[in-house]
Amino acid sequence: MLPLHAYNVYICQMNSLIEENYLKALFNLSNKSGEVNVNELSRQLQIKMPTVTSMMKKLGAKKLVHYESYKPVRLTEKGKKEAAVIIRKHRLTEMFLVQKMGIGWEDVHEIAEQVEHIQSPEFFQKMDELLGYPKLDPHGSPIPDKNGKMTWKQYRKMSDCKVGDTIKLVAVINTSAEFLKFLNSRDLRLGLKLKIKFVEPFDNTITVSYGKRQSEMLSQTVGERLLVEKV
Amino acid sequence: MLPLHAYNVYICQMNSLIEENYLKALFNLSNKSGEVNVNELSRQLQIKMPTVTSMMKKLGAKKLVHYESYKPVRLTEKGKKEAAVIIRKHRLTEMFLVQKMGIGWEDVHEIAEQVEHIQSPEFFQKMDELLGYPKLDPHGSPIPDKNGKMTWKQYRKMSDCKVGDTIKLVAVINTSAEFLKFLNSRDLRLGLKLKIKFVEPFDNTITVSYGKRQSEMLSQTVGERLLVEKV
DNA sequence: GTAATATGTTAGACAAATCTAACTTTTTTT
DNA sequence: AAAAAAAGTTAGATTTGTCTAACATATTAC
Repeated sequence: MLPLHAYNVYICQMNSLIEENYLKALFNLSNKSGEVNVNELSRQLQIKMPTVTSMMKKLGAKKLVHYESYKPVRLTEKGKKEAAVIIRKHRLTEMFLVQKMGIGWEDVHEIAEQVEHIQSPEFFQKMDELLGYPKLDPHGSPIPDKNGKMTWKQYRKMSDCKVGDTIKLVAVINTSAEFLKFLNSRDLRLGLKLKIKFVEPFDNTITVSYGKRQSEMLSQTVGERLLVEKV
Repeated sequence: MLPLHAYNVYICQMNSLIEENYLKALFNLSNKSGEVNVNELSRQLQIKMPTVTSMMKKLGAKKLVHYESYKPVRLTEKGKKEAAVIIRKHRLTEMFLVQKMGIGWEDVHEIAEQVEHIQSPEFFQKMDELLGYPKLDPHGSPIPDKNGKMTWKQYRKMSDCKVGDTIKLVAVINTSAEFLKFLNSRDLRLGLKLKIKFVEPFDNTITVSYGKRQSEMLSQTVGERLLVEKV
């Protein structure tokens, strides 16, 4: 067998891979003031706290986070930018997988989780082009621009709506395959218009109507994970 | 900022990543009898020999290679299959990048080198489907099927052709960006028909005609990297 | 057939990312 | 305000993949 492709330099981007996962988690966990507790981060990444502490020191030394003992961590501007680039790659990928490859929105997260670490500006540039420069990913989350800027509409949770409201489904919180499959099973997708028919006072179960479904019941758990805007 | 995508399990396929690079290199370097020297492997991967030796022991323990001290290494059937799957993913990706994303054949190798490690049968299944189950990658190398089987035509090097031969360019050996850019600059692409006009006996420079070019000179180095079939 | 060279292995060190156990600081409860 | 709980850190061990230096075996050259 001829050794085609003998020119095969081994590129290892493992340094980034791990660092990138920390940065992304920090970005996603940041509250309004940008703070993240080591404990939360540890839970999110499923990495024990001492390991996280030591990594925070390392990221601190690289000026990617502000770190002081016993205080919550904050991404620096540099760190925020790097994190946003990764999230941009993740969300562009999700959009590409759904729109251009026909993969279901319940399956794209896991794939994007891997693709987001690919180092190739050209690759993501092409995705962006082919998609027509989308602003939102398939779950309604905003795609940061190349500088890491991201405009965020403050949507309302369906569980905060009142009887009689007519609303449009614009985003989902929690992109677990199970939850998205549940939404599929009820024909619930982004852009759908619904009307709140009834809210059970006891457990906040919401009864809604939409499309051909005149009376569908959604638990509070579901209602809290659906973001909507008034029509 | 709302923590959308809070469900974000960190998947680390680093074990595979490194192992996969060894397997791929072993596959690509295998000669007719399937043997690879530790030294070659070391050169290919740019990893020092002792490291390679110890990895061969590890792969041996996992029944991915046959390893005996001071002897060349051979992939086991299991190892060959795993390697072929990675090469399949690599080549499918290259084809996808060229055909569906409009990326130049000189740029796809580096991206595919990263994408090939993605763990998602669905992702590669979709690529295959969208491409119409291609048998060859953009450089003319065969894409192994899902079981790792790969049919290989034994092509001839352009440098072995004689004056008067009419040939078709079917594959390139060496997929370095520099070489492919050189081919681009001469309008040399797969499928192109050429005629051998003259071979300089002194240095084996080949003069060919094709398309609008009546007399293009190609060095032996180039001729050895172009695989052709007689028309 | 021995010497020289190339190839391959062993031993031991090192860096990175992880862990557990023990300790410290901060926050919450009462 | 003291005790209890939660959060965070330190110290030290472990694993993995890498390295260098030194040694062993094969191959090639003469």
